[in-house]
Amino acid sequence: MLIAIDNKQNRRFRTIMSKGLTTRAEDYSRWYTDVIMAAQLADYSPVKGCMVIRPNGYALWEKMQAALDKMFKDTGHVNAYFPLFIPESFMKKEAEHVEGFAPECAVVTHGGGKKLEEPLFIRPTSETIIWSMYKKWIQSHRDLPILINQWANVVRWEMRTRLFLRTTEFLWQEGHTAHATAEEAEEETIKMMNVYAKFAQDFMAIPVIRGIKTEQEKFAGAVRTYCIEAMMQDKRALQAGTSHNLGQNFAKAFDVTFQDENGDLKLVYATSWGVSTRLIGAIIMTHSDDKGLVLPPKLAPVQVVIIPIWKGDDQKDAVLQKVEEMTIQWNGRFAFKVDDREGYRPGWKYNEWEQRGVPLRIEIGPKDVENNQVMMARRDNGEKTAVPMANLSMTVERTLETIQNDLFKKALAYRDENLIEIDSYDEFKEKINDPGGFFWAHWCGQNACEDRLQEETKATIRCIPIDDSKRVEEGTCMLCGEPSHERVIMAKAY
RNA sequence: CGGGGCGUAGCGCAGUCCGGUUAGCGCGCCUGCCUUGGGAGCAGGAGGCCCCCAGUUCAAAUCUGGGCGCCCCGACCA
Repeated sequence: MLIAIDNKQNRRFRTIMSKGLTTRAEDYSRWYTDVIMAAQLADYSPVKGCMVIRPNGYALWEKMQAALDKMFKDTGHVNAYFPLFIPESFMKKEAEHVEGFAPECAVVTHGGGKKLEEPLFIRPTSETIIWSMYKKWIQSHRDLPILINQWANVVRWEMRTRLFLRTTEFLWQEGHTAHATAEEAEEETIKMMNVYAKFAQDFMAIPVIRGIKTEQEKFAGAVRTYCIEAMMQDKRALQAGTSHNLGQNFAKAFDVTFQDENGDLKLVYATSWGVSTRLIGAIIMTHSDDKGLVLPPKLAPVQVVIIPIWKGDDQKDAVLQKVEEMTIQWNGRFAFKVDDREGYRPGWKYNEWEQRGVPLRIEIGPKDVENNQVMMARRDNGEKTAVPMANLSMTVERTLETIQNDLFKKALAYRDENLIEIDSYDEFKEKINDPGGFFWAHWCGQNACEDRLQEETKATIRCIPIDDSKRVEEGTCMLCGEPSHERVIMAKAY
């Protein structure tokens, strides 16, 4: 007992308060929280299950938003904003949707000191209110397609929450589109899944598997749900984005029809798609290490931090002068910060910026000024090299690109190492816990086997892959032995 | 909702079993000096409804009863 307490005490003592964080090996989930706290990305709020996104975290989100928003605009979408409150009756119009969301909704019953005639749901997602409006806006095929996105907060009353990964309130974007044909809606659904995959790989440097959700895992109210799945460092899966083909379900529920070229009245086809601040959790768990956060350069709010080093005022002036000259052409090229705070020693600053995930650090002291060079340290692999002052901007730019690419390669290699084919259920039951990972396995397509899988192993079918991870081949269901025509991805998920 | 852990300074904790000085320790914070190439040092200082309520007692952080909250692990979920 005493020993246990001592250990705990020592560990905490040794961690945030003094030097390093809890390591991944020690306690992965505590490490995750420590990284967030040390990088000051977020903090717990007074309200259970909610979090405050601090400036460092919000700056990251803004970078993500900017990149995604551009991708949405480039694919023809426009932004709009729909209200937070949804009439209860709306929520109840689509049967599966109600069933899926009712248990996790927050409901406002009072306003202005009086009981409301009709309770207002706080949106867990906006399909219903949006389709109530689309009904007003759509009459003719000429009104289609509608390609609207909104950046918003939503509330889902989760039983168990974790910073960024699952909080009661979270920020996201939700695209809601309306189309004349099923083909067009399907095309849109896949297109947006691909946008997400591209964003994940090119910006977040996270490799993802694109796939289709099983009937049980799909969105409540969708005909078909596409997703991107990423592997975290603990080898668990994280659903990083979803894109739903809603078919005519919401058009039916809200009676949204249009007249086609022939004057026939037809139901509209719908899609919806979203990614959330959960992606910040994905970035943390994919790239960060025991020293703290590691950010991909393309999304890092501060890409380069410059640490001037000096002894005495003369040196200080000379070094800062050099820094000034050096960075004068950097404005608008990359995001940098000069940390010339007094009273903190260089080593202290190195650690602080490492915890915050800044991709590149440049140290410049009297010796460097003399030699017309700087020291450059990469956050991702710790490499520290002397770099000539000449063409420094170019070197920095290239190094940032290299880091971005290396992060992706490293994550991809890790993912692939831990993505294995498996045929024996007994073997699976062992390996899902140790070493863990993503497993390609045959599945017959029946709910019963899927349920059994989850009950017995806590793993779920993450998706039926449709990209390079697709494995079409004849086989037998790992669980029941019935015929299967392709493999699915099974893993434990967040 | 079940299981576990915990509420004492900004953070991490000791003290609680066995009631009794002015409630401590580390880190952080403030002031000054000195320093600055991987989390320096010295000196001084500020900071506490000991989660809340009730009870027992001459006396409660400590005992009793009740409540609240948080974290972790499970069942549900992006």
